Amino acid sequence: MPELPEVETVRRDLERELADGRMVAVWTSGKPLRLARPIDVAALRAACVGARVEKIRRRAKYLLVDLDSGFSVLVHLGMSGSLRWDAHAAPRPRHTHVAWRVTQKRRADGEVRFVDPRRFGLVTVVDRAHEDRVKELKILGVDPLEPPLDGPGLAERIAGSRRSIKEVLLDQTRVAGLGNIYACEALFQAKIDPRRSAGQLAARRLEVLAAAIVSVLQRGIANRGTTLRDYVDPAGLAGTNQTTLRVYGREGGSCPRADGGRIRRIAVQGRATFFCPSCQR
DNA sequence: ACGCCCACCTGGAGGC
DNA sequence: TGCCTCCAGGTGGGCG
Repeated sequence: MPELPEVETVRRDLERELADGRMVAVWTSGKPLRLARPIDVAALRAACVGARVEKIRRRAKYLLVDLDSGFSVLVHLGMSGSLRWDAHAAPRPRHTHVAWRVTQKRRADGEVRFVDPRRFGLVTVVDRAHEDRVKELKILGVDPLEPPLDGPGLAERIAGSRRSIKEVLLDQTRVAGLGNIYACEALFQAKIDPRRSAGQLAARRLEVLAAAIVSVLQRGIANRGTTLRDYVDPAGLAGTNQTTLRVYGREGGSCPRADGGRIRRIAVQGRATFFCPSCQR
């Protein structure tokens, strides 16, 4: 589900809601998350209980909730995860796996809920003094928005790759934040065939692609994310970016460029890939 | 080191 | 109605 724009939407909303918040209790479901690993409840409680939320940062598709205990909670939403913010007394949604009760000076108690039906997500504690050692973070490639990716920046990350450009865009160790939807959309906008060998793309084409990546991600954020199945923001509301998608999920449809092409669906590295064979070369 | 396959999990959609 | 198969926005382990 969530790619960079969805995660950034969650970051902004949650940071606003949690301003001045203090965590007073942590509950977990006991079910394992990513790699069938159980959540370390003791570490989570030690880091969170009594701690004030300072800010929330995003690194690619990861969120870091910075606490004044010196620790951060590292969260990844996987395929089906969401972070909700609700009244403390409101019933927890099905598939809630972590809940943080939060007190604030000027409002009633609230609760942050990590909800993840498929349990591909991640919730773990990070010591900020050693954040650079966190393996999930240290393998990440360049963030395409901070600062906005350009042609040379993209070329540097692609250098030497003999894989297809679509595979490289999904490789978080190169460019970190794109997922299947935005990769397809960026390649359409840049008129590049997803099967093209990444290392053989000319500098001018990479410049166009870098601009397309920035553009589709910024539009995604402006539209508060893409909701195809179950992505929702902390208030439980869907995004609207799905109405702007030009190829993703539109197989058989005619190309929005009205060039006579029909959107095709193929598999690239086992993932559904949508493109127009007429204008994407 | 790199590239590829697949498992991890639940639920929704479509076919029969 | 029910049962079965396939598919999904991500990631990392393990293989050759």
